[in-house]
Amino acid sequence: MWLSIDPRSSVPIYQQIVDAVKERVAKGALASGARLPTIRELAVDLTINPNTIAKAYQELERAGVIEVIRGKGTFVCPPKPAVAAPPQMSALHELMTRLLVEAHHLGVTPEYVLATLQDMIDRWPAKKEEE
Amino acid sequence: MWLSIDPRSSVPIYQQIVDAVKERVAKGALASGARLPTIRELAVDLTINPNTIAKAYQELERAGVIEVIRGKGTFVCPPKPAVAAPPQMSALHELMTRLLVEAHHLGVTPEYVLATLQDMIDRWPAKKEEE
Amino acid sequence: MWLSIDPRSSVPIYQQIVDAVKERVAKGALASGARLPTIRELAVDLTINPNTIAKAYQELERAGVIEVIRGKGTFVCPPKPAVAAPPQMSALHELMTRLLVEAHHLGVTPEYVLATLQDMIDRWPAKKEEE
Amino acid sequence: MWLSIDPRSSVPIYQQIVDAVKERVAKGALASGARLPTIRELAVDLTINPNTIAKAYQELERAGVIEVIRGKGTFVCPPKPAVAAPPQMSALHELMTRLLVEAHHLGVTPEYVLATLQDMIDRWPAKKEEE
DNA sequence: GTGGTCTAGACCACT
DNA sequence: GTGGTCTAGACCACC
Repeated sequence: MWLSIDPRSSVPIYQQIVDAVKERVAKGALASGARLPTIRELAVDLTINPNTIAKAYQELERAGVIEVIRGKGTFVCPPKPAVAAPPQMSALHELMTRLLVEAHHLGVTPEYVLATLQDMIDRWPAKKEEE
Repeated sequence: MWLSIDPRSSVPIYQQIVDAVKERVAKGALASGARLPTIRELAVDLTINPNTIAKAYQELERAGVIEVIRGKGTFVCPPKPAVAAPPQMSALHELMTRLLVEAHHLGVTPEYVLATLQDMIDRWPAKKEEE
Repeated sequence: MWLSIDPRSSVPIYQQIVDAVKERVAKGALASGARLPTIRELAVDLTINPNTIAKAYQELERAGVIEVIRGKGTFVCPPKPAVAAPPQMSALHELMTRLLVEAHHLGVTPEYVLATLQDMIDRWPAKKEEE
Repeated sequence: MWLSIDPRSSVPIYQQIVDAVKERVAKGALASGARLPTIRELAVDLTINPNTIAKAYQELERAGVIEVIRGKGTFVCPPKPAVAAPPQMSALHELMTRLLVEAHHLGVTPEYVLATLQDMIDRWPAKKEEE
């Protein structure tokens, strides 16, 4: 099985696929140039309607994560050297704020969050020397 | 005006209210025991349907952030005791993963994320000695 | 009838809708803040599947031409003062090249193209004093 | 290499070939009577399926840009006599409208479009006295 | 009532 | 065989 989907989740299935692919790419499990499964293949694997997969793939293409080559399939894009634009940086900033707010309401100290994040980075699967 | 809402955002209005209240509480702008505005008051302030406010308050009560005392109003709950063990940590873990994944696709290094988060914690409005 | 669609055209129906709305906005026929017909309304008007209309509307929202306010409908966005970024400018440049190339193969001189374009601008419906 | 093709582009490969040939002809890089490469030659050059090249050549022949002489090869047609009347002008008209509409949504003034187009004409590679 | 999501199944363009 | 488009009809979240 290629990735796991929870059809009962409130987050849309196509969004779950987008997030999962983004995560695998970020972690290096899907290297640049790697071929993704066909829409129909994945639809059969996940027992999900092909249209839903197609929507996820289009979203990923729009995000610049994958690219479609007609008649050949879809592939992971090479990483962009582009520096983040201001509007996108604010999205990151917002995620960080949410992280600290949620931590507070779960009774977790900021220090613990910081330490856990550091640990997560250290264990990040992507080998640094290849980036 | 008590808090600002963007009706054009894709995130539901009731969710925006939930997030905003949680953030104010986490930052200490809403201290424990503080009284929140009435549903009707807030509905008038934000020119929003009272049902939407009610839904947000219910969500906040379920999250243990506020409590409703019949006939008196709604108040901010006392803070939970700090926890270092991972009871509900999976939600936090997921947020952290998303943070790093998004950063990767924006061309931002983990080190930068870590430094920015540290900075954000240092500037956090809530006084540390009180937690 | 709100706009006309040619189901036999090779250009996708949803794209025809996108182009038509963009054109009406550019010409001032759809002023900033104006309300667009409901997806269902337009679907009935054009005897087209609602999903197709929805796709067109989403595309327009992504392009920053319209915005959706939940439960209320879709509206024309205020014009953005943003200056064009380089990648988008090259798209314009490409359109101009195509214009001159097509003109050449139709036996039309560049001078005639220029004059016709000037004339088209003079007759442009949007009143200039309002921009 | 004769012309460059981007297999990742959303515009079909055969269409890219058509556009590229038309552009080279319009700019004078391919003079009237010039011989185009064989389908097989071009297919090898571009590492593209010969069927795709054939489709492009058919399209170009239908457009009156090139002509196939059996056993000899394919050649660029002589230019059409200049026309000032609007026989097939509707296509041009449509392109111009799209140009102005896109410019509007990119925040570019019609005056800028006009000036840029004028400049593009001045720099056009084909020698004017020969047309 | 609004748009957003998903399914099922069909047809087409491109390679 | 690949993805892209469209239809028909259903359910849900939000306001």
